[in-house]
Amino acid sequence: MQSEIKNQLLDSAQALVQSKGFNGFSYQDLSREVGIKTASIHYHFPTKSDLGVALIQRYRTQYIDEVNDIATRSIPLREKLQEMAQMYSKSLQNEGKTCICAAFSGEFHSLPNPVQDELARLIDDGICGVERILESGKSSGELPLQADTAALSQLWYCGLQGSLTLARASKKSLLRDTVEILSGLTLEAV
Amino acid sequence: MQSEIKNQLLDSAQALVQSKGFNGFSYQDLSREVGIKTASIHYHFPTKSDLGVALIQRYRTQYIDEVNDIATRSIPLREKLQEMAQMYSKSLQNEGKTCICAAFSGEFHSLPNPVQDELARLIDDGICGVERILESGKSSGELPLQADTAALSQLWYCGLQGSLTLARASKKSLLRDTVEILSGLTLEAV
DNA sequence: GTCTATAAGGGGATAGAC
DNA sequence: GTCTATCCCCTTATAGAC
Repeated sequence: MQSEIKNQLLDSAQALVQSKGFNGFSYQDLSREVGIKTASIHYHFPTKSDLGVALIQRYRTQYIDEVNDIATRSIPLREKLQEMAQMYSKSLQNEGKTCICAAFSGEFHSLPNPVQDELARLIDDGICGVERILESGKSSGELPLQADTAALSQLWYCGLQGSLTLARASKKSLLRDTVEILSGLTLEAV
Repeated sequence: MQSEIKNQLLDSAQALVQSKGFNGFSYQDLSREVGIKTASIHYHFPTKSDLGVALIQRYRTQYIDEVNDIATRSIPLREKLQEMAQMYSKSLQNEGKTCICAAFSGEFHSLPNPVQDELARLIDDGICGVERILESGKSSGELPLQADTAALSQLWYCGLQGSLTLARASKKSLLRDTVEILSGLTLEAV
């Protein structure tokens, strides 16, 4: 377990990344939100790179848990996909936040190397998570055994990240529409 | 027409946004690349917001021209889609640059309002561009008339933006794989 | 663990000479 | 149009007291 302050700092930092990107906030913003001086933040996260790495690590383990939970539930595949999509639409509705994955990725070449490496793991696990859900549809007979779940999970993940991120600037329905057509393609036409 | 220096500044700024994001570069970076002092840059673009707006405007008109050119060419729909996809893979191969659309979108809530507004137009035109290509496939009989090109073009655009952006951190094949499965779904299963 | 104080540099932006 | 000089604030980060 981690200290309470450390979690509060990660909570604030995560919300700020989802809203403004990694280069779009400072230790001063965290200071205001958490109520602790910037110098004290450096005690918990010596550099901003350390903060970024910790942020992605925590996010990744939470994501894996949530998706595994969905994949093993006793509900139809269509509902599993809807639940996964809801993780994203909740984020969008919550002050137009995108996934930290897309936020970090857009600024990729400005990120410290350790953050870049951690981001790569997040994306890989993100795609694997979708694949696990799709594979559960094979076990249940809802998807044909020859369905290319590897390719489909990539399309799902990129489509979700893209539509969630672009929806903030464009029309909000972008995410919903994308989920709908992906569900149709996955469940009917494979 | 614009002055040569102004175009050079936009070229450099565009490359920097595609690589590091809008908050990931400064007038000092532009100064180094173009060989002109930062104070002189403010003559051409008084504020960074002005620069961002001009950047997106130029990018948008270029994109529209390119896509219209592809849509009206006398080649099969499959090849049109491949040409469009190549605009993105060229960018990825060129030092891992993403589309300015995804780069700006990831930092959305840190952007000046005029830039946010211009970004919305870029995304709308981006999706419309794909739709124009798909519609040309209806005219030629390569797509059934009842195909939902509105939904398909959204999926294409979000999938392209997402896979291009994530490919920089994850495996490079993400973009290629996404294009392949989208082409298959578009041309076979509709 | 948190604070004050401070360093050292970068950020966008402006005034005014040339 | 471009320059030098400068402003003022923000940024990450450290030293050392409490």
